[in-house]
Amino acid sequence: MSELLQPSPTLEDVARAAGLSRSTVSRVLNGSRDFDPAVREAVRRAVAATGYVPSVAGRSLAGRRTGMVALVLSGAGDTPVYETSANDTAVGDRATDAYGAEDDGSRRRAVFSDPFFGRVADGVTSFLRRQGAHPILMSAETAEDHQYVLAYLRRGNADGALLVSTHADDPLPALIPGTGLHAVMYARPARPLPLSYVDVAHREGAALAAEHLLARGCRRVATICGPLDVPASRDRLAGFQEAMARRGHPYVPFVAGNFTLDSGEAAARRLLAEFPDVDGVFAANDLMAQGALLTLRDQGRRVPGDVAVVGFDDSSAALACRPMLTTVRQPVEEMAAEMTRMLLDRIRTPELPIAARIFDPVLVVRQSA
Amino acid sequence: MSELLQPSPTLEDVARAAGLSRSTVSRVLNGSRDFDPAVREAVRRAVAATGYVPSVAGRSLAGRRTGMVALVLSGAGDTPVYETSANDTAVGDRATDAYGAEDDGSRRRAVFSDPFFGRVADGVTSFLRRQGAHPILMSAETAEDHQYVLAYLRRGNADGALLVSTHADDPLPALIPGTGLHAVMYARPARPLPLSYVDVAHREGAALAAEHLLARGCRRVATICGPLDVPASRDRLAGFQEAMARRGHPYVPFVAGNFTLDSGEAAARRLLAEFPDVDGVFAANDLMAQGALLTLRDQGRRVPGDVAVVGFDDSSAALACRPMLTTVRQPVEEMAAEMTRMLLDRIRTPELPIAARIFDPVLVVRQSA
DNA sequence: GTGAAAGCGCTAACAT
DNA sequence: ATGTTAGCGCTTTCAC
Repeated sequence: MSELLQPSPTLEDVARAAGLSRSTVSRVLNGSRDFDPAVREAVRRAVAATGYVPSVAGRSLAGRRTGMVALVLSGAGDTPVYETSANDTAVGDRATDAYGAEDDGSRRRAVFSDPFFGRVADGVTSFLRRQGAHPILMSAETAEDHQYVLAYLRRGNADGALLVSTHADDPLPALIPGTGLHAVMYARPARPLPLSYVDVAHREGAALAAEHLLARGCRRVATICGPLDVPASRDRLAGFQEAMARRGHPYVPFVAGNFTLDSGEAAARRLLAEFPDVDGVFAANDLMAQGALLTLRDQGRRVPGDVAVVGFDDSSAALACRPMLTTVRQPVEEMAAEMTRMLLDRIRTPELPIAARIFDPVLVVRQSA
Repeated sequence: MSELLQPSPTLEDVARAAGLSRSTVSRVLNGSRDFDPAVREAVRRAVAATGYVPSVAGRSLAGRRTGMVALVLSGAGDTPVYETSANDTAVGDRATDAYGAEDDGSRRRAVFSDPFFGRVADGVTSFLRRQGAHPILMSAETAEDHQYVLAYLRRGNADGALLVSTHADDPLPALIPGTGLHAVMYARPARPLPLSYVDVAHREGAALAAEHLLARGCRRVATICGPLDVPASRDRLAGFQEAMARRGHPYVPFVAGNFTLDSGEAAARRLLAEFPDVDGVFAANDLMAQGALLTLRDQGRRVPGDVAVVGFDDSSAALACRPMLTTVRQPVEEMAAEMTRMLLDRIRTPELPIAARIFDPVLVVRQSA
């Protein structure tokens, strides 16, 4: 029934086919520039003829590169490390059993479900594949998970990590500096850290929203901001307030949500109760803007006629809104690709300095403002 | 500046610390049951003391297991294979350059962004990690990509593949049987194939929707179905029609969308134009249901008062609807976990037969029906 | 510029 | 039941 897979060709096979030695082929393949064009061509042919694909294992073991990058979704780490029982030896056992283990494994997640994560994965994957590299998906919720990720990297099972924190108080980033491990973060870490990252210019994005609202004639503008312990939230709020102040609106009412649709709805309700005459709202993300839209409709306000609404992110939610959401676009895929490039650069050239790449947001005008 | 990472301990180190041989430690770690408890304990200690983490590379090279599973998002494969130019030697080069390559890389993406994919990734990742295994993210859009994935697996860079097709005419699944490669699909393949898969009972799910609509008093019911070349769409339509027929409604108007919000809006418009008196709509997924809700609101129909609406999937869109969507829940995370389990089982025991696991959907009653 | 040879860390025969 | 040994496929000195 189950056919045996014929062993796939090795470097040795390619070498034989090309009439060269293993090492020569290896060198050519690894991009050592200066080589007899004839040799290069011979190798190229032999590779094509044999259908050679390098063994990640062999390569990892010999060189010190795996061509693998950990794509880590990292949480708060406040879940208690769970009990060590007779047949569960914590890191040791888990690290150890590829496939053998049984484990209660009753931990929770749902992290990847955020459509935002999908966009990051897109950007990362498509960039990596062009480099012949691949992302390993990992989620790190508990403190134990964080240690595991660290050990995994230290062991050289991946060349570096792309970190996406889901909480402001994620402790994982802080564990990286000093280890010699390579990592790049998506978004500036909550506390300053010697780590490279990519981010979007939140303040500028918020300013874009402010100017658009003002330009379309809004005069009583408020904002629904995100949780204030998240740098991005603070920056968007500050950027919005500053831009408004610059235009002669020193006081901007704000109420905080937590980036969910529900919280946006609730925030909008509070806003309308306190400031019934608002005519413009900037929400710190699309989901909250969508929530605000729902509240506005419930209360019989027309959008954008009575109240104009601007969101942030340009996520899929923006298109699911009616009216469709005018929003500040964060170029997630590009940012993810750049983050990946930065990581690979550092892997190739470890002496490269820590860096931050900040992307310009753009205003996407649709119907809501 | 950049600290050197101290080499992480190897099996040898653990063996020394435990006063045992490498192989004994290896065996204990790999779960060979019968062992002197004292030995087991010694190993446990030594692992903990040294902070040992196995090398994926070493293990892969020696055994024939990598502990890696490819999570493949596979598309239509109809994108033309792109040109081979001087510095781009197709599979050969790409397969070859871990990090060296330059590539125009103007290929397509957006596949991971579907929130549905995130749920799959969640289920897969959380199951795998309990087995000490990890998913490698891959997307395969072009025919070249499909070949690459195949070669990658054949090379043993991963132990098997979890296939998620994004198109009905995805040719990748058909390339697996006969290769001896291990793979499990999410959703039944469009054409019958000797491949294991998980799926949800579409007909039963649709029947749930039909019965709910009928039970709440709807008498002029219609459905917005998905593209008819997709098995899931056909099954949902058939299941809905059958259930309605069983209840004395042999004729059920239907109009097809393509699973997008826009298509749902448009479909609902056509439906209302042709059958102005509908009082119940079943949409084959939540996004189309959301679209239908928008159209209904535009046309001044109250939901669920004038028209009741039921969706399918219980995706995040269901909660973003107002009224919130009554829908048929597909247990995606569970299905993904089970798919993973099936794959690991086959990897461990290749003589296991092809199998299909069909999950029961459940009706989630919210406000729209 | 190219080949020969020595491992990288691990598992699986093969001893014992 | 446990130790010894031979590679797995590759990169990288080291010779030439």
